[in-house]
Amino acid sequence: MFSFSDNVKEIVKKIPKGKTMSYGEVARKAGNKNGARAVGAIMKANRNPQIPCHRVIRSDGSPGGFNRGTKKKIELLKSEGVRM
DNA sequence: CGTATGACGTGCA
DNA sequence: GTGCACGCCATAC
Repeated sequence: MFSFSDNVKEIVKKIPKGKTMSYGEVARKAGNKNGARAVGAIMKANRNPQIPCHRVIRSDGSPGGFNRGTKKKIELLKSEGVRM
């Protein structure tokens, strides 16, 4: 029995390196296509280093937010080859 | 249990 | 292209 939050965590953990997923995409795969906000809420509530939440960005390509600093998130993505 | 808030998404001006 | 407003879901108080 996987809750939406657990599902989202699994999805984000499955994101390959050098790739990014929008909150809406993750929410849709988790079961709630309209749960983009919920995904963000779960991410900030869940501080798991196993979860590359920095690979999750907004659908517009904006970085969104990050517990360690949004700027750091951009740096990580750029370091992985994810640029816009 | 009900209200308020937030790491979103889409639409319109 | 930028900015504002409305709607959705989950969590916190």
